Amino acid sequence: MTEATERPSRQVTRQPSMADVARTAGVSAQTVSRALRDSPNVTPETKKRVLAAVEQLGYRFNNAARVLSSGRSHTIGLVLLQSGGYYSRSAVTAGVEAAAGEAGYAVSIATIASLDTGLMERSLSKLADQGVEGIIIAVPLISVTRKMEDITRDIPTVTLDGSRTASARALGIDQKEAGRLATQHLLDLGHRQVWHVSGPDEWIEARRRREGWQECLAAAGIAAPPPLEGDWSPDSGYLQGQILARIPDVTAVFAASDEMAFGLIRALREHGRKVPDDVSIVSVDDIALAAYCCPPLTTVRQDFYRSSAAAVALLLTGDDAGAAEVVVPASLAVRDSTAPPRSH
Amino acid sequence: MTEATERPSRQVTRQPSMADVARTAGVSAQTVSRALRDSPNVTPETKKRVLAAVEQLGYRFNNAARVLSSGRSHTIGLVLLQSGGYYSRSAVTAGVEAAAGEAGYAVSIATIASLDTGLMERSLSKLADQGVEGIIIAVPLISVTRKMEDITRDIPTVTLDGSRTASARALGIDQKEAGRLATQHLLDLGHRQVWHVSGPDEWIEARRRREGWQECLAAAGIAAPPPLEGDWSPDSGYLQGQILARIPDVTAVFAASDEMAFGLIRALREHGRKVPDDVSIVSVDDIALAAYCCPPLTTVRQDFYRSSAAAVALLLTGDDAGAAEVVVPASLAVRDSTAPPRSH
DNA sequence: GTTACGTATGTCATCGATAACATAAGCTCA
DNA sequence: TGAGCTTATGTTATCGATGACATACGTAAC
Repeated sequence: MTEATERPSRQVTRQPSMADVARTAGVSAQTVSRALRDSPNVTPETKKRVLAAVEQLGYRFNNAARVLSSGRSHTIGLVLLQSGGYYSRSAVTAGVEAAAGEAGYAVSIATIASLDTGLMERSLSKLADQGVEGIIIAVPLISVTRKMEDITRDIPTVTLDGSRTASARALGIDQKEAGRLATQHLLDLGHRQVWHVSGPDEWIEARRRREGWQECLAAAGIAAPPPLEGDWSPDSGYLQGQILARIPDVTAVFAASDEMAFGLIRALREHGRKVPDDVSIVSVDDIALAAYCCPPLTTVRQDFYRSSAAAVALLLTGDDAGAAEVVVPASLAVRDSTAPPRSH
Repeated sequence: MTEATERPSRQVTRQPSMADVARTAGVSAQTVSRALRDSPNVTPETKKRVLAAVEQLGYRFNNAARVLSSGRSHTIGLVLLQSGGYYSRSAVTAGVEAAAGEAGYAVSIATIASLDTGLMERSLSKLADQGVEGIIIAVPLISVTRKMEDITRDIPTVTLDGSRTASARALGIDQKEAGRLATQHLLDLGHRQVWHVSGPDEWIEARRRREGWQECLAAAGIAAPPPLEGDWSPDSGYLQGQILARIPDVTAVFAASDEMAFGLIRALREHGRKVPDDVSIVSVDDIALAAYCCPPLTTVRQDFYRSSAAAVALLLTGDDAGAAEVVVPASLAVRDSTAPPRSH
């Protein structure tokens, strides 16, 4: 009968609060607070009593109250695009969450359905309303509005492979290098021309990879053919492949994603063009299935997990206040979808 | 010079609060609160003044304060497993987030690195500490601890294709039916025996699919061969394929995931067994690349997005208090990896 | 013409933890 | 031994929005 029975009719059994713990442990609420946050000036004895009381009452601290009084939410926001490579989205989410969790931060996600500035504004508002202490924008590209800048003015922001606002720092995998690596590999094999199936033009990754391809060709004194545009999906790769298959002197293609390469290869084969005998293919991503394509794909590997973790670090440490542009390198995995051109 | 200059040295420029808005609009804070929440009893005129003041000051409401005073966080938690099919994880995240957003809820995610009850307890604690109003557990299977039940006692929980605690409701795609569909398709083609490469035994999806396979064979009066166990990855499919390829009378295999089917097919081909001429393959998932496998995969389609959205609905409406087990059906997509057995 | 009620708005206490300040005890050293 | 410091703990005000209750005004009804 340690319970006070003088409460007439509290309809809902309230969660125990710090005051309840304090009463049970016979100390003040402040001492409980200190004990639970490992403040230096608490007797081990007192701390033990507090912890026992916590255990006994099943106390959980109230996050809202903590946030309100301390002004810190210990939460960061993550903005993602719903469409487009689910592989990278998944890896980014995992990477951000792991790195944030490591640092004691929770992650609140906001997915936007399409590359629309209005949606983006609303997502940022939502996150800002939640009191996030930082935002990671993993959205490929979007024109930045004044309203967006208003919202993110007071909140540190890091952009992961996308556009950047005045206040945001950017970080990403070196996509131009990825395009260069892929193209150079094909040139090194002896190909005289490299075609390109790109991602959607509004994706900055797509643009950068295209630039890398163009620059690499230019450096070799080759005039780049017009790029064909896909939407990252295998279906779009198949579509563009049906065009490329009809152009006789195509011997090498750089596809901007593994998935498009899968479609591309099928289209080529259906038109009697063998990979890599007749046409060599290099793509980007190195998804798990890349090694199980027919033939296994030569592809540029991207470490999304690592770059996302780096984004969190950049956001939280915030050392590099000067709008730094950090870059994570990409590397080439050579398999069987590339070969020297047939001698003619 | 509308700014009051009488503040001597406020080091940090504080975010405007409701009181500030009230002062600017010439009303009370409570009226501001009502105006912003579309309470019925506010004059359009007053509301306009309030909104103007909000705009002018760039006011954003403080979520922590709102949560603290109203006791509602409007946030739900999502627990995911970091390893295993990134496709489903991505689809689940998107589905949950979309459905939750629709209902005005934010989503806080917690990823656990492995199927470990300790990690699970910590994740649930983290979410509970954040004050989530509901939790969706999208983790395949884990033995439920007393501590976990303690944590989730006061929080509604829905399990998505995983284990369930006493208090949790479960919902998922009908995995047993998926296994049955796949197996029956092979039997219908005339195969006399169907082998199975399953997912990891600790995944409930894997178990259910295996059960569907077993029951279907049993119904046809066939003794099921021992199942081979993979880990969902194409690599593991390749490994098990090397075993199956050495067994001469294997003519039909049910693989528990598309990715494993990719590996399996490669292994079979490397041993001179053609798909579907010598061996038919059916798998589960219908990922975007399934149609671009060589040959295109016959597979059981799963709508993760839909089932996750349903989970949110179940969690939020909470109609079905009686520990319901809701099930979303699966369907078969027939392509070219299956054929009648070679007549001998 | 007073009673009764509905509508618009204001006042005050409250949610739970914490920062800032206050106090009490114990210890050191001149 | 008492000034001065350190350490452990208590007290009080505060964060910002909201629920409950209070008030003021208008209008309809008897």
